[in-house]
Amino acid sequence: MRWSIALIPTLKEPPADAVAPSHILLLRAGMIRQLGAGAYTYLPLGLRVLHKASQIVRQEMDAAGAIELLMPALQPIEIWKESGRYETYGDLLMKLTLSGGHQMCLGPTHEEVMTDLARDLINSYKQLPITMYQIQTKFRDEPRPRFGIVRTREFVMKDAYSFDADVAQLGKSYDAMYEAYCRIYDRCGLPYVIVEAESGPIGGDASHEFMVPCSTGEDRVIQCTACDYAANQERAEIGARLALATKPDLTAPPFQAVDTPGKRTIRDVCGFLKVEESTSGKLLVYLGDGKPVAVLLRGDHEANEAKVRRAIGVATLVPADPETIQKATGAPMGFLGPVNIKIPMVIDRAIAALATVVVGGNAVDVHLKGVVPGRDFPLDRVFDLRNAEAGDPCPRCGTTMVSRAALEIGHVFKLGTKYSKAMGATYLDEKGVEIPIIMGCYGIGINRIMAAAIEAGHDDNGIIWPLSLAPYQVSLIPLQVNKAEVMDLTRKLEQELEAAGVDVLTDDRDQRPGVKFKDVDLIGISLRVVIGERGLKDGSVEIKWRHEAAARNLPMATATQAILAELAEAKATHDAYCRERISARSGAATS
RNA sequence: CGGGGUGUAGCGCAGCCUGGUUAGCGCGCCUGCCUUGGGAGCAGGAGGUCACCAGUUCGAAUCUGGUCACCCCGACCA
Repeated sequence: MRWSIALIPTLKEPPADAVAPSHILLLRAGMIRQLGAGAYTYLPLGLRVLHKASQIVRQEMDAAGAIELLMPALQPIEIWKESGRYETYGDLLMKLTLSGGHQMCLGPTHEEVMTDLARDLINSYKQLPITMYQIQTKFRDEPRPRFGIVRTREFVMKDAYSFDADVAQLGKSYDAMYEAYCRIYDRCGLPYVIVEAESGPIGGDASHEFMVPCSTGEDRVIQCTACDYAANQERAEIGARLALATKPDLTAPPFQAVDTPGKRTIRDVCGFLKVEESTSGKLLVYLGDGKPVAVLLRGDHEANEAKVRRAIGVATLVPADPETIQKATGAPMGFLGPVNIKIPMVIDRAIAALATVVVGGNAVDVHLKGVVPGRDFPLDRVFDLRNAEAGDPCPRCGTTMVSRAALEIGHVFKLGTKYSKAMGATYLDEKGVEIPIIMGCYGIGINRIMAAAIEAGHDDNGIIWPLSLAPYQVSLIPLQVNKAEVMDLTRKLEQELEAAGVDVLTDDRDQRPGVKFKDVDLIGISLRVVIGERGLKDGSVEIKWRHEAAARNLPMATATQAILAELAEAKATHDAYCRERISARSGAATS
């Protein structure tokens, strides 16, 4: 491709609206243009990256035995009512009414369509297992699109669905996808972390997320600094602290009630009483399956509702309304405490470990000082109930964990029979018994691969694409476009490299060298080849990798071969890296 | 949905408070000269319903009211 006929509208100045590095650089590099909130045009250069990512995903899906199909984005609303997600998916679903009043929606994901297809086409255990996938545009009515192409209302997703006869078969399908995902992200050169995620009905190891740590990430990953434990904050467990006081100090003076007029928040109370928030307690009231239940946490901690739900064994958990709280505890929000509480209470380990705490007095404008856990209220139901934070101990090895912002680029999930049961997708086993098919679903945000690659790979001058994703692998920069010798050599290199299957971008614009260098750095082409009069005098051209600082000279006579050798070596090095990762994984169990 | 901010040329901004020539500046774009290894210089030029609607006024980019859009923080995110 020649720059002069390409459409690459680079910008010198960063657009004011952009905040995230990937957003700024994609705009500046002329790869995307915004149409509206969460809706972007992919300009030719950006589209090439998207295609390269798609192609890697497609190859690895195929290699893992998944088969590609294409489902409609336009879906009848009825199947969403059938699965029950018309209600639960809520406003995120983009609904539209066609002429004649027919209700449809634009698919945010395709479990319903897939299950509908499966109940039609799969009847026998002999057809299982099978995994199908598509690469397609999804639509979600995001309340707040953000960070350029990171969170949009319209995005390209690879979604795969596995169908299995039993849980063991599902495990194999799941592992195959998990491994394929690792290969995909390895090939894309992304520094990803695999974390345990909230897994819903199947529980256990039923869900993993693939995350790329970066400042604009919308999720938080909790990671052990010693072992390989990693989980998203929703899911992360907290190891027990060693040698913490386990017996209450019965000799401590009795607690005393203090007036705390109008002090409702932890910050207000602690500031008023001049105590640390980490020695205070807060009592939250939830409705677990409709019944009030109290949750006691340290004042500076956050409740993890999934952990609470598991601890008390309920299916639904919602914060109680003020009237319910008043009725259940006798006090309004802001003055609740564990002493003489009348409703069932679960207690987080961190507060159970304190010697004394400040808590609400279950009466208006009253708090209690010097309350001793285990003496003044029972410690019979102590669990891990809070969100993990940086500094907490690892649940596996006890080492301190760190917390990092990360961008989710993929998710694998064991669905079980949620959709097959709701929609009647069953098969007949060997004995002729009708059994719901067991499903799994597996998503990859293609646009996010692109965003994550930039978040993880850029410098002051612009994007640094991994070779596998770069819109062009090689740029040819003739410095004197009016000089025949320069252009003759450029054309020769261009022709020979393209004939060898290399993606080449030739900057044939009559621009000053500085402009060309800045532009080609900005758009992040991996290998730069400069053809200039200066070099031609001693028979050489210059090459420079985008990610390296130094340039090197090559003899012009054998330049094509040398450039191909450079590319081949880079590819071989990366392939070796991918193979190493594969063999490292083959030892470790995945799920 | 709550809070905050911004809408003036393709991009970045000034002007608005205190209404009054033809709405400016930098980058980019066009023409010419000159220059040519890290976003050169000079000269000339094109490009604007000042987001939209309504109002106040002799007169509105500027004041008032409304609407819309976009960005940020939060809530939300199978």
